[in-house]
Parts: sequence; C-alpha cells; structure tokens
Amino acid sequence: MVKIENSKRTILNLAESLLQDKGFNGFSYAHIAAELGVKNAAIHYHFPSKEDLGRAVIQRYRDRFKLWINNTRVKDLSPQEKLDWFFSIYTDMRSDKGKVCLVGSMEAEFNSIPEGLQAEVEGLHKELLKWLEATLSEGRETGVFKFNGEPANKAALILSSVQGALQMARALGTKKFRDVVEQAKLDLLV
Amino acid sequence: MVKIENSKRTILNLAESLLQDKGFNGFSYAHIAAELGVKNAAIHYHFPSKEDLGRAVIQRYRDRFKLWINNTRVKDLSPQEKLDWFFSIYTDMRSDKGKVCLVGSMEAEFNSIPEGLQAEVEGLHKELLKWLEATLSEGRETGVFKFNGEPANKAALILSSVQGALQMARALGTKKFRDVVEQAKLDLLV
DNA sequence: GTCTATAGGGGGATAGAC
DNA sequence: GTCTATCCCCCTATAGAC
Repeated sequence: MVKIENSKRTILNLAESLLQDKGFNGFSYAHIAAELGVKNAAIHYHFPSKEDLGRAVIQRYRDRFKLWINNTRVKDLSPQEKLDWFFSIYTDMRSDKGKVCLVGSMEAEFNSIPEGLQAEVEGLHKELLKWLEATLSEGRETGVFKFNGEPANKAALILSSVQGALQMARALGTKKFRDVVEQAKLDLLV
Repeated sequence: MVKIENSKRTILNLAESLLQDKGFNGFSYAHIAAELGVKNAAIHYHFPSKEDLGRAVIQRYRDRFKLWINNTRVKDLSPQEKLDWFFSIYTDMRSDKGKVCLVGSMEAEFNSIPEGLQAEVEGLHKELLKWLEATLSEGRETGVFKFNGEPANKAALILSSVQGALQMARALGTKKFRDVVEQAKLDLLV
C-alpha cells in the first residue's frame, strides 16, 4: 500500500520496481493494483495494455538518464568520477532489494516480450553504451584509464559485466557483485 | 514436431532450449507438448511439476559440464585453449537462435521462480566460476594470462561479461557479443 | 506412456455505473 | 479516475480410461 499524489507516476514507480525484481513475465496488473490499493481496472485506465506500461517505464528511464548525463553535476565530473557515478547506479540497484538493471531483465526475456518493448530496450542500451564509450575515451586521453582495444568494445564489456554481475549476485551474494566492479576498475589501470 | 526415441530426453532438450529462449516464465508445458507432438498431460507424467522440469534441466547441465571439464579433451588443454573452449560454449549459444546462458536467464527472473530452482542455479554458477578461476590461475602461473587482482574476481568479471553479452546481443546484434569476447581476451594480455 | 476431460486459478483486457 | 462485473484465454496440475 502506497500513498497517492500522482497515480500515473506511482504506477510507473511500482512497475519499474517490479520489472527489476520479477521481470516482465513475472509481474501483473494485480501486483501493482494491490500495492497501490486500487483495483485492476484503474491501472488499465492509465496504461491500456501491459506493453504500454512497459514502454512507458523504459521511456521514462531513458529520459532520466539523458537528464542525468547532461546535468552539470555529471557532465563536469572527471572521467574517473563519471565512471564511479555510473557504477554507483548499479550498486544502488543491488542495495535496493537486489534489483537488476532494466536492460538485462528485459533482454533475458527478450523473445517473450512485445516488440514495442524490444525496440525501447534497444534504444536504452545504445544510449548507455554510447555514454560509457565516450567516458572511457575521454579518460584514456587524459591518461587516467589504460586499456587495450577500442573504447566501444571496452564499454560493451564493462556494461555487460555489471549487468551480469547484478544477476550473479542474486545467486551468489552481494560480495560477488562488488568483486566484479573492483576487478573492472583494476582492469582500467593496467 | 520432433522425432521421439527417448521422450524424457527429448522433453529435457526442448525445455532447455525454451528456457534459454524465453525464460522460465515465458514457456509452458503446452509449448513442449506441441513440439513433441503429444498432449500436455504426457509431459506431466515425466515431470510432475514445472519446478521438477526446470531442476532436471539444470541438473543435467551441471552433470554435462562436470563431464566436459573432467574429460581429457578439455582437462589436458593449455589454459589458453581451455579459455577458448569456454568462450566457444557461449558463442555456440549465440549462434543457436540467439540463446542466452541458463544461469543468466534464470537469475534475471530469480525472484519469480521456485526456490528449488534457485538452489540449482546457485550450484551451477559456483561450478562455472570455480573452473574458470582455476583456469585463470593456471594461465597466470604459466605466464600466458596477465591481469591484476585475484583470479576469483577476474573469473567473476569474465563470466558476468559473457552472460551479459549474450543478452546484449539480443538487442544490439551478434557483433556486440563478439566484441565483448575479444575485449575480454585483450584484457588478459595487459 | 499417452490419451481425454476437467478442475481451478491467474492473467490481460473491456463495458458501463458512479 | 476508480469501481464492479465479466469475458476469454492460457496456465499448471490431476483423475481415470486405454
């Protein structure tokens, strides 16, 4: 049961949380309705179909990320600090009831979710990669990061590893997640 | 529709394939029955509950992995070759209809699958990590692998990254998966 | 081992009252 | 915007015939 100021926003919050907790095929309108303290049909008023709801969650996340990285609080950080900020997003997910990242959650179920959702996930994943690549590139130029190969590939590896590490932590515990993040940092010192 | 010699084995094959394709919550007894060309109830005869079926799939995979790594064809390889063999497992999954690894699939849905399954996944993940750690350790001693930090942490990072990369490839394409594997190899040369 | 039949539940979604 | 009521489908699972 959750307080309501803005139903639509609260629904999105709950849906996002459930997506990261149980996956797209693991949650239902009933779950959201129960926590919100309303009936099933009320959710359908705001989001006619489950696909609509899923897409709205991802879209909001994309907007949020875009705002973050364009905000001076992040934009003006050093590459080192940017990377730490990035890792902290995932660390916070792990701390928040062992959530995994939206992208990983939906890609694992990719072939059993609506196509409109797939496209949204693709867009988000590209944006995350692009920012990370730019950050690694910048850091290598200024000499704080050292690594072989292309920044784009290194970005793909790091993003994949935190995505995988959040999942791994569910079976093997939070320490394993932290180990992966530490190793990823070590692998930038070379 | 699939030929039947051994129903139980065929069911396990289909279930494993569906798990890697659609996830635990994304497939049903009906899917298997249809492909096998039998009725729903026939599957329940072999595997009373869906949890039983899921556990059997993971157990078989664990046995298979154990056999592989103890077989002289793998056991006697160099660390370099062992690692290549390991990556080839994942490359083959990607080639096979864009499957993801069982562990990643089930950890993404971890909080919406039966507890008995969770335990099985935990066991498998530990075994994969343990073997990879030993291989990295061996390779570092013989000088073919170079990396900072503990072999256990490096193993966790590499395993997480291929797990994540298979998922990433679903949204961004096979090239991205290959990029991650190549980067992982580069990161062992330092 | 596989079938038919069916129980029993949950899911997504809609219509119409308030 | 939220309610009640309802539809229809799919799902897991079981009983009993063959």
